[in-house]
Amino acid sequence: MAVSPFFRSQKDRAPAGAAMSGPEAEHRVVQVIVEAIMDHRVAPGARLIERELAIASGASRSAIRNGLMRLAHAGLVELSPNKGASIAMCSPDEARQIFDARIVIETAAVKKLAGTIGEGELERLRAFVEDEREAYERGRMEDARHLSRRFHVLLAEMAGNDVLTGVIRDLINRQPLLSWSRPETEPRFCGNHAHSEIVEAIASRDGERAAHLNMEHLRALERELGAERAAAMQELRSAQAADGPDGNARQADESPVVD
Amino acid sequence: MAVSPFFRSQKDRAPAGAAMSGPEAEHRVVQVIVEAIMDHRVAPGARLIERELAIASGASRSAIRNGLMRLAHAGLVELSPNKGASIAMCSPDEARQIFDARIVIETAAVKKLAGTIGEGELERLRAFVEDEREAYERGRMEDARHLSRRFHVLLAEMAGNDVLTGVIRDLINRQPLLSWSRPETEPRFCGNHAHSEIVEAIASRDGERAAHLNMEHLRALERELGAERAAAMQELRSAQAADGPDGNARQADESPVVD
DNA sequence: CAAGTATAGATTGTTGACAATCGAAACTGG
DNA sequence: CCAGTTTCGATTGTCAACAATCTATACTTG
Repeated sequence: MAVSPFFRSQKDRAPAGAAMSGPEAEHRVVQVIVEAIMDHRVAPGARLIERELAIASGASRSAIRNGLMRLAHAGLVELSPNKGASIAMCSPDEARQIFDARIVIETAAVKKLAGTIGEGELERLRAFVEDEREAYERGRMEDARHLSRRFHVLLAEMAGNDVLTGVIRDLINRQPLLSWSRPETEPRFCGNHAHSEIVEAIASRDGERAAHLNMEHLRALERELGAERAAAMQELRSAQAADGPDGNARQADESPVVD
Repeated sequence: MAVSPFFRSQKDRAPAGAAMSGPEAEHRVVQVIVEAIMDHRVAPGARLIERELAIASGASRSAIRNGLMRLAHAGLVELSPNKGASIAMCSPDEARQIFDARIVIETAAVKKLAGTIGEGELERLRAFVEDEREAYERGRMEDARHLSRRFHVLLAEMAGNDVLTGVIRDLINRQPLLSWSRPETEPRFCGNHAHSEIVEAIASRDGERAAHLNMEHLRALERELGAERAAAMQELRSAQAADGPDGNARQADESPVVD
């Protein structure tokens, strides 16, 4: 392995003078792995070897271990005893459950929001959607995807229930695990227009409509990711047939990034 | 501290001879602490000292540490850096959020259940409620409280969404933290009649009614716990003047299993 | 040649000791 | 007598080495 998919530049590593210990290191490791998953630099199923991560990040193995445990709690990595950690893989059934759960919780959030939101927060929502649109139109796809996901978290936050907000945040963070193809061809981010419609439905105090729009929006996203997933598996299958009997020659060689 | 509130009998400790290492130890530690919270043997805010737990349980400090991290993620203990772990304390606002979250999720579960439940599962629900009633009438209050909480988890399980079931389970496990008075006077467990009514509403495919009944049931429980909490704080305040050491001579013969 | 098996390398899990940090009691000076 | 400071015990956080376990390769044998 020439370079880790997590820590690519020296800048990412700890500053040469500070050894970076403590919860700071752990938090940074978690952050870096989450970002790598978000940007599809690592594929689900990829093994996460503690010592490699420790060397690459400059942190101790203990910090890595704690970080991996935290990520496992969030559902982003799977820990099997004596076998190590790997990026979590979501079965189609799990994917369905995740979207169903999001619909249940976000529906409640949006309905409540339609009844209680103030003018200031409404303006903040509109500004957010505008930022999304701008990022999209300027071709900053990474930012657009990030903001697009963040939008749903923002809705939950505004609804004022920290418990449910935490659940929503975790579920949204797992989204990159649902389709594990790289979004090169076309950016898979929530349609900006849908977000705008939802905000306007909230603005007109029509909770039912806002909830319905959000649900359809999520269902559409689920279908898209399902199609992507199917395409990726199809591609993988044909690649396996062409490669010969050795199916996982891909992992041994370089980074487990699908490119 | 003469004896730990967690590990009181030698039977609770590791079997003499087997050093009990690995994830087994961690899981057992988690189990034991959860049960102690459930039975109100420890009060919210109580400090959890790693070395004490390690000695009392016979597990290593690392296992204790991992267990505490897991409990912290479940919201049962609070971890503050360099200051250690303590049983979590729920503010009144958090309590409200927990119940609101339960209402949101359980409402969805119950509605779905009313539409899809089969005859076999219905029978299982009825048998469960019957077990509850029996435990209550025979004065097995520990079992009754346990079954009473378990009922709501069962509803979530039957709805078929593991993500939401996990959330519900965590939220219900936090219930003993909401009112931290000892349930000596009268068992605070969900009214059995309410559960029966909910099951019958589900049986008649009336999801709206079942959801409404469950919501009112939860609201009533929230009010009860709130009142208990207020009483406990009042009692605590007056007990501060006169020294009142709690006699923890309470014996729990057999603790219910906690998932 | 195939199938099962021994072996070696790599990786995780655990332990105990050490360093960093915190809280509180004792101490000092005004 | 009180405020501030210092010191000390206790507790958490970190680390590196060791033991247990797994995976994959090479090997033996029918």
